[in-house]
Amino acid sequence: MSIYDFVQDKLSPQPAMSISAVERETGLGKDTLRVWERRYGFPKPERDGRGERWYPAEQVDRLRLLKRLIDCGHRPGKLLAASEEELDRLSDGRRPETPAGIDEGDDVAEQVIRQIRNHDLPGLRQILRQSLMRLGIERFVIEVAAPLNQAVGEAWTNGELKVFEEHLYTEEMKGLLRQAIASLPAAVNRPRVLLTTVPDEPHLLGLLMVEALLTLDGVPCVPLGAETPLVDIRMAALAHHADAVALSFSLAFPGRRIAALIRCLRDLLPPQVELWIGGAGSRWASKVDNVHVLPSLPLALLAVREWRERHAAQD
Amino acid sequence: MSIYDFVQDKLSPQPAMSISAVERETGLGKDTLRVWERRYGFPKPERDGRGERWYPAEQVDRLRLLKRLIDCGHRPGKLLAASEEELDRLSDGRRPETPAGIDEGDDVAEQVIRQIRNHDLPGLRQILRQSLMRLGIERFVIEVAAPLNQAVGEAWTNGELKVFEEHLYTEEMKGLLRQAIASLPAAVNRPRVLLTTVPDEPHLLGLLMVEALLTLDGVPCVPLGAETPLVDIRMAALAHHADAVALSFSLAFPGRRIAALIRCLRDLLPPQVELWIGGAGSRWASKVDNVHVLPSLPLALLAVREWRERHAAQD
DNA sequence: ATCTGGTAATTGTCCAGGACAACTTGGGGT
DNA sequence: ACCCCAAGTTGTCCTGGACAATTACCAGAT
Repeated sequence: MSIYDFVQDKLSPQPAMSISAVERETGLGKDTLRVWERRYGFPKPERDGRGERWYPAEQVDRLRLLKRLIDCGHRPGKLLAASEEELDRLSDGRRPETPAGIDEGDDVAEQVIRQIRNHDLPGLRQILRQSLMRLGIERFVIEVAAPLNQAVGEAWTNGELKVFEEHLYTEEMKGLLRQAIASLPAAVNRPRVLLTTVPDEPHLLGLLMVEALLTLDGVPCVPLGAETPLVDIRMAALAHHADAVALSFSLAFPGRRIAALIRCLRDLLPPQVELWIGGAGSRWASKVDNVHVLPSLPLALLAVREWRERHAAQD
Repeated sequence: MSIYDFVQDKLSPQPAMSISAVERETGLGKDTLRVWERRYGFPKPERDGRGERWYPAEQVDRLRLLKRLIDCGHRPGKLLAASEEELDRLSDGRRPETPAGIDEGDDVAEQVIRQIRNHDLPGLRQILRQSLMRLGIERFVIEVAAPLNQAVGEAWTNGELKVFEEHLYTEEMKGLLRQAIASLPAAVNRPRVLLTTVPDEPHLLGLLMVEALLTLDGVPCVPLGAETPLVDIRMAALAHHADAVALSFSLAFPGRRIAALIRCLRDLLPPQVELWIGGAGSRWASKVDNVHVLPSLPLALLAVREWRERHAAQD
């Protein structure tokens, strides 16, 4: 790895990155990058004196786009053939373009995105806090946080928000949700729910929203943070006598892996421990048996209610 | 990747992992694992029917240990020869061994680790909260959180704590610190400090501790969360008119990369923006010019004071 | 003794190109 | 409609060679 691996090579007119940097930047493995080059002729990086690949920034941008489309379900073979049609498919959900005057924004999401763009952290903080106070936790989570999340995610993939802007929003929202959760009384009624994500899934926001709703409903939550190895999820569920394990999959998580992962975890957990899957990636989970798929937040509350009815009847 | 990649092979008596899993688990790259096998004869994984490597759990444990020692400055070539002397070197900072009766534990750290081991989340929560209330934020962060962090980290690398137990602690401490930060009034006096970590460094706890101390000192903080790309750190620093950028490196981050990364970021940032480096990995940063290395938490406060004196004199 | 410069060993990452299992697609046949 | 099998796709693994960057070592000069 060169000293300047993390940044564009300043001497060449076009910025370029090493294969490691591209892997980190796009999430595509080194092997995948090489095999794409061999098979499809793209990407076609420059080579330096010793034959090592240097990817121009424009190819890296395209790789990022391809990765996103693949994560959305498109096949690599198709995507790596076309050139301009891709931009078409991309632009599907994208072109609203906020035509100059965005001042009808009584919508909180719109206000928030404007504050993010203005880099006004105190303003952002104030709007979110106000909204939380006015609506209460449940309505805030369902009516504001969830759609806002989606809007920010879309704006990010469309390039309308920079990475650091998205980071700032995420951090702020996480803080706010944690604060809201901490303000609630300790819950004691079953079911006891363990919340986490699988390895390679660092996105925690969705899980925090669920935790807020569950805690509000008197459900004791055991938050394990992100990226817990499956065997540890099993051990944690046993150690904490969990009645259910809730996982969240973001849109960015490679959909193809989800079903296998869940099946695997389902086998690891005792049968009486339920498995709840939420988040944008949950649609890939519907093929698995004995798993509760909860694509939207209110369904988590429903799952709790069902569990309680079932177990009230039994005892 | 096999379906059961994420979990031990249930048929073999000893649990085992694929090379991807070992990479994720130990932080050693696939190439490194293969070249060690070729050169030093360790690790020596089993092979399945199609010649793919399956690493027994004990070898993975040893790899984890080796990784930690290498990160501490030992050379791979030496480590991969000895067998029992390693345990000696390891045991240096380890052997207290809590001899059966641990009931003198008026030390919070000891109590906390006991609660983690007992999987008593309410108890853990209560102890931490009580301690925070009694000591106040500043003393809590410096006298409890920091040493506790180190103790938990060591217990984890020594195998005394499971991954999920460490996750639970980390999550709880993050929540508590965020709550403490949120309880403080909004700060407005410069310097304005931007806090984040570089890509591949997901550990946020140290940064949260700094944020708590800084906010307490009236420093407005811009928390970007973890793993912000270097170019985005630059953009964020410009957009938010930051006076300093604070980075944190955990012990787990590959030390060799640190100096190059920091030099690179130093070049990207405007000269008047200071660069503060903290955390266990900060000792690798001391070679770089124009960078403030802050190996312990109180030094962050000192850096603020110095900045203010310098700029009070100027204006 | 301490510094200095240059040679030698160490070490992580890269490359090529072959192989293959898991998955998807796309027809027939019932 | 449904199911099932063949053909195509696709990511990941393998081997073994190469090399630049870093570190250790040692002799000679100060």
